Amino acid sequence: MLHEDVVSRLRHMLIDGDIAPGSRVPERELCEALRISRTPLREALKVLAAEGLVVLLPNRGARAAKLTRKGLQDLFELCEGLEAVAGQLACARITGPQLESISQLHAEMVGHYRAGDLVHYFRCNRLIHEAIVAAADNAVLAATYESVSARIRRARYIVPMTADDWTRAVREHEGILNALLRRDGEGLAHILRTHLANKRAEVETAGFIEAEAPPASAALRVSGASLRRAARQPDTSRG
Amino acid sequence: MLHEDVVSRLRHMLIDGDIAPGSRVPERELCEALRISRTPLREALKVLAAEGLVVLLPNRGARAAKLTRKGLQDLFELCEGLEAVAGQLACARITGPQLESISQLHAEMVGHYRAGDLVHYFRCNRLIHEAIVAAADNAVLAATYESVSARIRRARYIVPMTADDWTRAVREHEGILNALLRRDGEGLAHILRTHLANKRAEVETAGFIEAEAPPASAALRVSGASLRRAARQPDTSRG
DNA sequence: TCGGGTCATTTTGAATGCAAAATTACGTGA
DNA sequence: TCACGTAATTTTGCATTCAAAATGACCCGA
Repeated sequence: MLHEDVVSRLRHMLIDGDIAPGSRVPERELCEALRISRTPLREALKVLAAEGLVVLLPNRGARAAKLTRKGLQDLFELCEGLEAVAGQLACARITGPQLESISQLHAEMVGHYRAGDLVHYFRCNRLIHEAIVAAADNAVLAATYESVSARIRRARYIVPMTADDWTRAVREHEGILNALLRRDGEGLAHILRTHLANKRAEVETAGFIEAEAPPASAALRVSGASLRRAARQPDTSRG
Repeated sequence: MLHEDVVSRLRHMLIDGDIAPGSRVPERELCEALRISRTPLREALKVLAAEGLVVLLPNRGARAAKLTRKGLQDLFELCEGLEAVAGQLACARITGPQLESISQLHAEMVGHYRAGDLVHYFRCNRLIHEAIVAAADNAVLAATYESVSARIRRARYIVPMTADDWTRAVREHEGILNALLRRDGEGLAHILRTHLANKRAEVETAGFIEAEAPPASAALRVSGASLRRAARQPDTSRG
């Protein structure tokens, strides 16, 4: 188990909610589940704390970060900015194959929309946004986007949409694809911004907020069995 | 020596160039200089690697990250986007006292410009940009900006300017202050973007690039004495 | 002198051990 | 029964230790 794997594994356990937001990160359990000692685990926790996924309380261990309404808003605002920048750069730099690939993803996504397949729709949706960021050809931007978007992923890609929301989102994606094809950086930046701002409004409306996890609540305490289950899951979310 | 202090101390040694870009990070020396064992130092290095300030080579230790031309460009592009977002949000959220404080900083900065005091000019300049980000009232944005701007700080605030560059920069700052006073988010975002893009052009022109540090070069290897000197320096760059 | 190979030394990555702090459990008195 | 103080237990943070890998020193033959 390489160091980077430990960070990645834990990151996804946190993003996927295998470790409940606000709950303690059980060092001992995780060491056993991941078959590593405390040293590499603690190094990973420090890294994840820097990413904002966990909070470290001095002498009182780590807790899975809990998104407040304000925190979620902050992340969405930043993400809007990042996607806008990415869109602008992507229009200037996107290659033929990349454009081709995004067009295909778009068509596929529309298919899932028509079929009412929300899960696969969201997957294509996410891949399109990530492909635009990749097309911007900016490593720091991509890394920052990855980190920020991961933290709002559950809100963004899980909160239920009304039929109208969904229709509007697909229409916006038509605009995104068109702007890319026209290499209209300003236009794309604007659409991406609006697109995500709309999603943010949906999330706000739905009142998405992390569940509370009182310090000693047995109900929300992470079970060893569930951690071992989560630890077995490979890193599936990328690509 | 608290964990966060170790990270902060190392971060500034890297940003200030006390550890030459591309050179090995001497674990042993630093442990002695900071009076800590390898465990907390290695935790700090992992965090700094996540921030992009050092690169970790498996089984071959850590090296201070070296900015390539492309890497620097990427950082500037991202920073432009971050400042633009910050400016837009700041216009909507800035408080009276914050605006007052920025006005004062601006006046002070113009004074330093008139006096030809580049060092204090740069300091005010940086504080203004940081104040705008702070006024955006977005914690993740602020943290991201802090990280990104730190990495381009030396390029941004040290590269020599021509007299014309300087004059133009001051004029742009007049525009920044005016946009803030008018609460013109779009306008401010645009000026901030242009302002930083101009700086990027200056840096490109000056050909700022990190010095090479060949693996076994004694000339560029960090000396124990200089590390101990750097380690004594407190964290002075913030505020 | 130079190239290649072997062995000693150093450095890295991770596990273990230990002291300090925090948490929990328990007992006492009201 | 409940509040409070004390002791046992657990958890945390760091130092130390140990095996594996990499680095460098040395030697030999051409």
